[in-house]
Order: sequence, then C-alpha cells, then structure tokens
Amino acid sequence: MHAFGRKLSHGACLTDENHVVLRDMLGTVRRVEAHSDITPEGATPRALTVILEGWACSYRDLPDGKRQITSILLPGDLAEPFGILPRFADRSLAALTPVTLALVCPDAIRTAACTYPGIEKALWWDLLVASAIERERVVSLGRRSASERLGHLFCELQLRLEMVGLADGPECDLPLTQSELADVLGLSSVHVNRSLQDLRSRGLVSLQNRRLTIRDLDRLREASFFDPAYLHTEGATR
Amino acid sequence: MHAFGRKLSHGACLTDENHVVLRDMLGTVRRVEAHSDITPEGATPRALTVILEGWACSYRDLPDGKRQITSILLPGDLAEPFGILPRFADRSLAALTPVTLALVCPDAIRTAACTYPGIEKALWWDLLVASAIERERVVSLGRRSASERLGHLFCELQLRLEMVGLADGPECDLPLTQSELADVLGLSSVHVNRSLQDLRSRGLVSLQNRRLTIRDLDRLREASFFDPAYLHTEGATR
DNA sequence: CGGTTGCTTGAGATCCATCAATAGGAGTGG
DNA sequence: CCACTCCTATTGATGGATCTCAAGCAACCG
Repeated sequence: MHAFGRKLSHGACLTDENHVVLRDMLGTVRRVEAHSDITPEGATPRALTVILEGWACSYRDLPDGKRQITSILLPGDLAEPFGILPRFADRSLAALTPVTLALVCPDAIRTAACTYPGIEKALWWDLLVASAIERERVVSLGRRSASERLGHLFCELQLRLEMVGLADGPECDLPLTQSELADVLGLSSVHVNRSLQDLRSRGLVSLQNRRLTIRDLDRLREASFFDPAYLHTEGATR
Repeated sequence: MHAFGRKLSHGACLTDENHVVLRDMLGTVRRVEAHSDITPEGATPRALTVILEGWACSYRDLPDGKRQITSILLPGDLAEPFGILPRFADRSLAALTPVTLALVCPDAIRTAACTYPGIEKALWWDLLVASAIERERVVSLGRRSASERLGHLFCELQLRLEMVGLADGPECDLPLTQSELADVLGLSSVHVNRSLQDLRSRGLVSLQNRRLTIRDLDRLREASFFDPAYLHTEGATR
C-alpha cells in the first residue's frame, strides 16, 4: 500500500474500495532530486502535492538571507489543505532527499470526499493533525529551549514515521543535516550541534549516519514536554 | 452585517442569499467575560466557535508555567477548521476582552458549503488565510528579532481588523496587555516593553490606552519584513 | 485612601549567535 | 591507492539578544 492510504487509515476506517479510490486519485507522479525545489514561492499551483516517498519541506527565505522551514513533509503527507488551491504559493517546497510525489487535482479529491464519507473523514482528520503539528511548532519556537525543541522534534518525527510504517521501533531515518534542523528549529547550526550533544550525553538519543535512535523514549518525551496526544493517534511504541 | 459574513466576503463573491444562509447558520450565541476561559484544553468540543465581537485567543499552558498563545481570534474568525470536530481540544480558548461568540454545528456549515459554492469557496479561503497566518507566526518566532516580531504583529492585526471594518485607517484597537503580547511573540513582557519603545522611538507606531496608531505604515512594514500578500487580500491602506 | 494591575527602568545572568578554525568522510580524478 | 575537494560535524572564544529579578511609578477602583 502507498503511504498516503496508510496515513489516512489512521483517521477513519477505510474500506478496500476506499483505498482503491485513493490510489486512483493520484495523478502525475514525479521524481525530484534531493535538495532541489519542487514549487518556488509565488508560483501559481496547479494541483495538490502528495509525498509518496522521501522527505520534503516547505520553507520561507527571508530578505536578510535567513531561512525558516515551516513544515517537514513525510511520505503520505499532503503539502497543503485539500479543499482548494491557493491563488499563489506563499511558501516554497523543496526536496530534502530524493522524493517521489504525486499531483492530485482538487476536484478529484473533493469528488472522492463527497462520495465516500470515510475518505472525507480521513482527509479532515489529516488536516487537523497537520494543523496540530504546526501549532505545536509555534509552542516549541516560542517557549521551549533548544534541547527541548530538538528532543520534541525527534519524538514527533519518530511517531509520524511509525504511523506510515517507516520507523523501526525507536529507530528511524533522519536524513536532515544539522543546518537543516537549525532551519526547522529557529536555531543556528552550531547550537543544534551542542543541543544534540546534550541529548546524547544524557543518554536520550543517538544519531549517526542519518539514522536516529531514541535510547529512552519515556525520558526523552518527558524532557521535551512531548505529549503524543496532539497527533490524534494512540501514541504507539511504549 | 455581522463580522463573519464580512470576513468571508473577502474570499468569494457572496450573494445576499449567501449572507442570509450564513447568518441563519449561527446557533447559540454566548457572551463571555474578559479574561475567562471559553474552552479548556482536553474538553470534547460540541460545536465550532465563531467570534462575533471582541478579541479571543487560543493558547497552551506548559508544565513549567509558561504560556504560548497560538493564535489571536478577531471578530469574524473561526476558532478551528470548519470541516469536522476534533475528538478533543488540543489547546484552550480564552477571551481577551468581553466576547460575543456563536456556536455552529459542523453539519450545518457543511450543508451550506455543499449547497452554495460561494460559501464553500469562502470557507476554504478562510482556512487558507488562517493557516498562512499561523505559518507566518512560525517564521516570526523562528527567525525574526523581537522588534521585528512586534512590528509584524501590529501590521498583521491592523490589516485583519481592516478586513472586517474595525480599523480606522492606520489606527485600531489593541486591547492586549504587554504580558499577553509577550505570550503571543514568545518573549518576556519586559522585553516587549523595550521593543515597543524601540518602535516608538523610531517614529513607527504609538500605542496608548489600548489604541494602536501606525505612524508610518510603509516603513513599519519594511522594518518588520511584512508582506501583506500572505493574507490573500489587496493589502489595503496604502 | 489602600490595593491591584499594568507599565517602566536598571542590573546582572543566561542562552544562543557569530566567527573562526579543525577534523572527518564521501566522492573524484589521476 | 593517493591527492584533492567539498560538505558536514565539531570545538573554542567572544559578543549580543533576551531573560530574570527587583524596584518604582501611574492609573484605576472599590
């Protein structure tokens, strides 16, 4: 099964027919190289984007050269709300690794939603989760220390990957450089490095070769004020 | 006309009939005192909330006593996405001033959306704007200095108020205390005070008696990296 | 009036950014 | 297999932005 269906099945009980409809909905499939732009800011979007494989992100470049990554997109994620297309993109979309994505026509998705209540419910659930993740990012950036932000992000990514079958228990891929992590967390890359050493030295995580291992999930969650409830799943891996 | 209809009319061309439908959709109307909770975190929501008058906010209290306001709600704003109710509230809702709000049943709103394409389009537009505002907050918290954050917030609020007819040109109400501003911007109230003095001393704004006056809109927008495009309107007041 | 709340100011501490240098891999071409 | 380059990770030193603590002041209110 593709990641999109797997993700949505957390939000509603989907029948086999639902899954077929979801698969058939996907339009053009594109492959994008690592570190290349998918949609530039200001472009007029023609379709919705679903990530099928690989990691992507949406970000904003600021006039003074800084950059803020506003969301990390994993397999199964929709890059924007499913209802309508914005008149122009107010953020850029880029691949962090090689990415496979599908373009979906909003009309197709809305038709499917109107026809199959399970699909509609799942899509709305997905939208609520995406907005909860973004809200949680606001809380992190506003009120959490560097180490807490980093730990919280690790917890979030591990759980999101687990939801689409891409985590191996407490272990998962984490293909971001420290400088990219910095752009997610609103920090400098130097300070990400030091925060990471802090988490490592406390025995909470290890990270090498683009692979994250959470050594003590309970303590990491506690230290980072991570409450899995906001992702509206069961919190998995205990 | 009530603020909800006025706000939505920026997102689509609404007929008189549409406006009547929107008005009739509003269910129970409640009045809430300033500084009291509307919905506590964790509660099971029974209906969507529309702000009709006054200022409200959604926020998260953290275990260490800190607080982060995740969004400011003005007249006409929906407190959550219109499609479905979440299983539980993952943030609290509070009144910042005396507030009049209406509860709306999601079924009523969805029926209206299915029947009237203009209403559907307007509701989706509203959702896109809300998510753009939240994304912009992430950018502010992650990458902008204290004075920039404050100036950016002033620009945002002035423009949002203007959209619902509540700004008097470059002047508008701003009923938040400095400590509440701090909780929006991820700063301490002391530093909000100093940043405000910075903006004042540069002749950009004045703020007294809960009233904000933007003295030089162009320069404030430039100094705060504020680009009105993300609100998907015409940028108003030039 | 006295109490409360919000604003303002000063001083010192802390967190994090910046700058700069070094070290470790991965790939590349010879 | 070696020399070279590039990119990322790491470390140290310094400075700046912001926080915390603490005190004083003004406005409002019963």
